[in-house]
Amino acid sequence: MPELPEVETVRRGLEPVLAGARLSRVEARRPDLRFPFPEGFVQRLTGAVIQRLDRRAKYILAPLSVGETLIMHLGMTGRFEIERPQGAERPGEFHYAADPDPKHAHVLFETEAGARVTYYDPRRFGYMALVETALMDLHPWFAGLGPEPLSDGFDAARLAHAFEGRRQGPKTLLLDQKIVAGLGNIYVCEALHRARISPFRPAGRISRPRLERLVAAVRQVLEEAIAAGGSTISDYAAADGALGYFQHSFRVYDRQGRPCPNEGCDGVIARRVQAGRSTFYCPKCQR
DNA sequence: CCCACGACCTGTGGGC
DNA sequence: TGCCCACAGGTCGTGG
Repeated sequence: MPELPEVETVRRGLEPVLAGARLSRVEARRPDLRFPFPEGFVQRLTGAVIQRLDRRAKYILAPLSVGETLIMHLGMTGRFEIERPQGAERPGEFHYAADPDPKHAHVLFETEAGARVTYYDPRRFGYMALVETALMDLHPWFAGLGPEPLSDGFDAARLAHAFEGRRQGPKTLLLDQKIVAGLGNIYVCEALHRARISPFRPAGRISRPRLERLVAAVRQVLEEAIAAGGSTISDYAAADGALGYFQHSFRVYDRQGRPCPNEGCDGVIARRVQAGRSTFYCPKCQR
């Protein structure tokens, strides 16, 4: 589900509930997600105050008052849900609705203010970790991560350098988080189509003006998607339950057999497996 | 170093 | 209705 726009939407949804909140109770209902939870995960979180919520690439980061940062990755199917307690309570005693999906509710965070945030993840490709905040940049998940595509650090010069001499297509390389951080299958397909660049052209042989176009297209599609609250395919939703609607603006993703929407193009969208993943593109106008 | 591919895990949708 | 296969938003490790 989640690429940069979805993760950013989730972050924004969680922010009002978690930023500045003290965790009064934490529950991990199984020993692992994709990886085992760190040693003492629940104890280390309980009582800590989340200072802010940040995002880097597809990670949501919660720096804590205790000098550690809670790192969360949603994998393919990770999702957060926020609940407010129901009915009247006595101080310190909250009642919530029953889990809508007990089978996949893996982690629960309760705040002192009485909100409950539940992490769901049917496929368990997501993961969480606690890392010393001062050492975050050295952590293998973050060291070597490419620039944020919406930052100034992402530009044609940088892309040209990363693409230099590479025979793989830009499709594959843009999915590499070391080259640019936060793109996934959907937005790479969409950006290449907007830039009218073939996903298969050897990346090292893409001209500089085309790379400029590509950078602009990546920024544009991500900004539009964030503004739309991300894309909802099957079950993605923001933490407040809102559905994204960028999927209605897809020009190529999951649209094989439909006409190319590019101005003046009468091509038909195709699907081809590239490096094990579906690539959607217009064979006519993407060169 | 570069690249392709399978693995991880569960659910869903389409075809028959 | 039911079964089986293909495929799914992401990484990571292996092997050529």
